[in-house]
Amino acid sequence: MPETPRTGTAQLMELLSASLVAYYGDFTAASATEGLTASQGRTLGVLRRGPSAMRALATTLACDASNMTGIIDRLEKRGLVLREPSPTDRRVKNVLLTADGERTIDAIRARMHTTLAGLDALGDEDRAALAGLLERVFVRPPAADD
Amino acid sequence: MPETPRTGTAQLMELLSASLVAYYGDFTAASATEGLTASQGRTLGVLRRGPSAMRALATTLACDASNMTGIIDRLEKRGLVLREPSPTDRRVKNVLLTADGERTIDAIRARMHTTLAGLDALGDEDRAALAGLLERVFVRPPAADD
DNA sequence: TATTGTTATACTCTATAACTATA
DNA sequence: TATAGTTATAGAGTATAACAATA
Repeated sequence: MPETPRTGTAQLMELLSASLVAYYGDFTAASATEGLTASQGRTLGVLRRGPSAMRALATTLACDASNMTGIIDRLEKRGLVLREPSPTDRRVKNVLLTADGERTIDAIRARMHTTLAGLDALGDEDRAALAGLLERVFVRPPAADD
Repeated sequence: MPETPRTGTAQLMELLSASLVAYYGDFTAASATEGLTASQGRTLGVLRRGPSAMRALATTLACDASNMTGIIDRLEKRGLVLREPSPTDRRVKNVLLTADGERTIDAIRARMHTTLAGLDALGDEDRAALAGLLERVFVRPPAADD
């Protein structure tokens, strides 16, 4: 066994895969009860943290910018989001949640019964540990230069 | 503040949402390098754990059974999966990964650089802790009766 | 009767390429 | 010249409804 064997990475990736499938399925079903697709629900989830330009939204969701036009069109038609021109760059449009959009994404999360039951099984200490680990693995700031 | 305030659930759901977006984006990009869509990649990921009937596959992926026909059709046409008749129930078809399909899903996971870098930042103890927590939250056996 | 897998249909998602307006 | 957002297009994903074969 030379150097660091990196033991457990394959198992961890397998576990993350299973976790994603479980979470994503729960999320998709919860979004459907609000009449939304999973992509529309994910978009609301990103916007829950604050307004975002169309381009930044596409980057965050890892999809092409041209997709966002249609997704935001449908969400806007239902009154869940708004497009506002940027005050500093006339090319840019900022997207933000309406009060109804905020209510909707909160309702979706409240209906994720499988995930909520899983979290329920954790004590306060384990919940804090999970939060810390997720933050370190997935929410790290983007590398300064790469 | 009556009873258990359930403090932190909203924050945990927010963190899980951000983690899903990060993981799913990484997974989608890695699948694309193999010429596969995210849904095709997820299907391979589920089958990595073992063969599955069409119906069970749809249930696991939380999509309608009619979707699986098209997804498996395309994966089969590329030689990544196989359909086999069940020996015990002539209505059922079991889907399994070919050697090429197994190689492909492993290659996709090996190309998830953002996620792998995040896991890399964890020590052995933290990796074990994360694995345990994910298992408790997402991989619990389905409730016996609900 | 109920269940498995499939087909037909309509809508949504998705990437590619080309375009307009602005920087 | 480069970037933000949109449009057009074609292929893939998605749920609904209906169907044949089997249990």
